[in-house]
Amino acid sequence: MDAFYASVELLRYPQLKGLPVVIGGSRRREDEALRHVPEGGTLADIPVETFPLLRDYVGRGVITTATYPARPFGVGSAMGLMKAAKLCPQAIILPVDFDEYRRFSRIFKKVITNAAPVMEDRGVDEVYIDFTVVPDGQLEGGRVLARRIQRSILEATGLTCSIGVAPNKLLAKMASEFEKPNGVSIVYESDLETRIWPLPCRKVNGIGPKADEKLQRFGIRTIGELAARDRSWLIENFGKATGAWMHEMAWGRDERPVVTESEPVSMSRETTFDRDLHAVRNRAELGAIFTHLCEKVAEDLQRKGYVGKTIGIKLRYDDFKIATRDQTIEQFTADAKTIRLTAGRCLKRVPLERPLRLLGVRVGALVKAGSQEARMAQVGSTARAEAEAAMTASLF
DNA sequence: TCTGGGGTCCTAGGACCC
DNA sequence: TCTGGGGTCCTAGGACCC
Repeated sequence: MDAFYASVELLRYPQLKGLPVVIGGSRRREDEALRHVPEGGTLADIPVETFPLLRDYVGRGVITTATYPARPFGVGSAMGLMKAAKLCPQAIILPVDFDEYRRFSRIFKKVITNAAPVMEDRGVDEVYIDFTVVPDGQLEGGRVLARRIQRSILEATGLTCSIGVAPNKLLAKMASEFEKPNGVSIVYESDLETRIWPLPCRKVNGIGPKADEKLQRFGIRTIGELAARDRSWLIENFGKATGAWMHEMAWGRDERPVVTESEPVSMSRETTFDRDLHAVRNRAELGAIFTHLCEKVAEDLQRKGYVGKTIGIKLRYDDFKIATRDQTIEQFTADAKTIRLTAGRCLKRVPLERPLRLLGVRVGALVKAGSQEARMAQVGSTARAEAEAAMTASLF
């Protein structure tokens, strides 16, 4: 989806179309005070002048999305809001509203599965579609179906998206960025040399800042330069798995299937404080936040029907270093009290001298609530061993 | 001017078991 | 007294993605 969060906001506030707008930070009381709907009007009637500006922003947070008119100023995803305010003070800033983005996410994904059922969810604004066997999927290299999907999404949501069509996920992902926004780009295997090799390695899904830096140290800047290296050289310098993957990727090869179903592995809640907090000096405040995070994770687990048995915490210190601790317990749980107790024990094992800027709680090793695994663990470990033995015996 | 929140996967060492 | 190979699970950290 194109500038997804910002585009959803523009559906509510069409008066902001064409203006630099950034989405980021959390909901602030000032926002509510500034923007009130005129008598007998709608959100669309709120005067542009009453929207909060980036120049007035104080506090922590990053940009999640910037509209296209904001981007020439150099602001974009993951940039700190205070820095963005220097680059584009006149931009309008809106707080994130995940519930609304998730609502539109469900709608556009439904439109897609109606047209092409083999869809892999890649987060709130992105999917892979396998339309190998969809009727008309091969017409004009896929362009006909891609345009049809774009039209259906636009009709259902008012939002635009960009689609990359290619023989595999690796190339499709790169192709999807070629014609943003509202574009369709088709990449054939024969386009490798001309359209993929000139791209910087960083464009590959899976090459992040660290890997890119290491590649650059070897003088490798483009995918083509990567493809020119021997497979054995890559394995020597990047390890067996990564080296082999790099070689395959540079030659445009990717056999990963489009995965339509998956189970969650973990669920977590974390929060960055308005100001750094100290474990001793701000004990009460931290304790309340900690308990609240545990309750939210428990709620999430219960709402979605999962239980887990690895409970963990995450801290981010004022120097931005991260520490995690976790503990695996005997029984699967989705209970706030149990999570709080176990997370509390984790907290006792981590250094608490430095001020903290973030606290998080995580529950992992998830299984479906009421599943065989969850039930077996619930009868206790000795009984579980017996139950397992009984199950093994029953196989024969 | 400091840098969100929610995830996945990988690695590596150690405990423990056969 | 010194010495095997597996294998699984747990834990901590880190890279990366949306």
